[in-house]
Amino acid sequence: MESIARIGRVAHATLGAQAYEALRDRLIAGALAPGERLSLRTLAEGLGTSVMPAREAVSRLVADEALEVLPNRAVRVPVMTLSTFRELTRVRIAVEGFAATEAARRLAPDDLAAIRSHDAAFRHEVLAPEPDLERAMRANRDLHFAVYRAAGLPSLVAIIEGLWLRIGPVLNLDMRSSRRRVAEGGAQVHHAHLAAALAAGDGDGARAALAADIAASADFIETTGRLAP
Amino acid sequence: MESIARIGRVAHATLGAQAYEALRDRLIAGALAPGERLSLRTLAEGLGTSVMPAREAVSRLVADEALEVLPNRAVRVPVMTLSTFRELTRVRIAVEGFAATEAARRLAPDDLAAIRSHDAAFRHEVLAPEPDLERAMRANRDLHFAVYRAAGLPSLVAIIEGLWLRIGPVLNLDMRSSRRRVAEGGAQVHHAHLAAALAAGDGDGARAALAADIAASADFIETTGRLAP
DNA sequence: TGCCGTGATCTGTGATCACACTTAGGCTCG
DNA sequence: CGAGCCTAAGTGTGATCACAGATCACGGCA
Repeated sequence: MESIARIGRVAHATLGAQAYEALRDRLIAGALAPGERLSLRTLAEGLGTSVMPAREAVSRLVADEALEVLPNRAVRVPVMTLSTFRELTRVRIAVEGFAATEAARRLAPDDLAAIRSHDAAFRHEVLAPEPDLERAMRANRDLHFAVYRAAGLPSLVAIIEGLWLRIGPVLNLDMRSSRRRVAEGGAQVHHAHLAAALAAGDGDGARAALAADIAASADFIETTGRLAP
Repeated sequence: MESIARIGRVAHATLGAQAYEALRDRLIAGALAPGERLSLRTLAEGLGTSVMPAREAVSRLVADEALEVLPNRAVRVPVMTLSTFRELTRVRIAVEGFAATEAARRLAPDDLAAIRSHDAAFRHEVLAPEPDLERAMRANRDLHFAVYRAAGLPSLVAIIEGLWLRIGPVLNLDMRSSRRRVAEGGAQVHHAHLAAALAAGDGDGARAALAADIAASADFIETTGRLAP
């Protein structure tokens, strides 16, 4: 939620914030499977602190709906239902599509350069004989958020980060299981269309390309993924 | 963030959750002025608990950007800058506008009845010789969220609640200071257009009416409000 | 009279302890 | 040999204590 301006991070944020970032990254990276249960004390032990920072981190993630607390008061990674996945996808297309439109209007040269760089990195990784999935996913994420940041609306970026936090587990988990189909997904094509539309200042084109990209990856997840009914 | 299904609230949520709800309501209602500082211990004393629940509530509100923690580690209600206010307004028009479009597609008879009921309540309150501002604002909020809920996208409603949480303080604070201009704002007209478009299934019309409503109230705040430069 | 230093107090943060509750395992009894 | 109870370990939640840092006001010195 607060990854903006992470540059100047001098050193000591509060332990709770560090725990939040750590858990958040593991969640987005798909290191925690949906349905997996978490324990405050185990978590704290892993962080080398008391339960307090872990408690705060979990609280915030629960507020973001990136974790859920069962009636038993047990904490776990939410299991994504097919219907809520589709709902999230529709919201993503709307919100991220708007961001793409705005980005096309405001795009600065630096933004375009960054976007093209991430695009190249993703294409290179995905077309390699031995694709590094993790690096590809990171390049994909960097590309998307470079676009969103270019819209110049920080609160919109925060909203989108919240959405990615929720789909992160299921998305990255499934990507990991299927190595080769990443290249067949055709994400490179959508990315190319997106970059071209942005460079041309074509807001509708950018939105369409991004929507197609999101829809394609959602389809991919729906077919290979094990989403709860 | 979790005001949906508040009906079944049997009794005992955790103290932290209760504290969060309480603080959140005070924030949305404008009971806390922007820039006002908060103290965990004072807050806890007001709640009749220890600092722990207050701490959790504040943590979550900070995560929602409804509160902010200064470099001094002091906690206060954020002072809204004019530029961030305009940014939030643009995001609101995009996100809430999308919700209105969806609502026009999916609208159920019950939804329309609820919307018309809140619309009538707002118009009645605002055209009265002695308008009750608080009741008018509540009717306005109920009307808006009845529309958003009709879109059938709970995660979108949660996002919008986060946005309202941030503009709540400045919005309700300014409304309180200017009693009579509420009627002149013409919100009733926008609401009427909105309800008509929704009833006709006109998505674009609903979006336009809602955008006009948001823009008008934003203009009102900008002129009478004391937003930081 | 004006200004600076200094101590008391209040801030959030983290650790530790206490408690109600759930859950899983082992033991006893049929 | 199997099933049921019952204890013990583990859960999140809340309270209390400890601590570093910031704030502010009062008092002494120039």
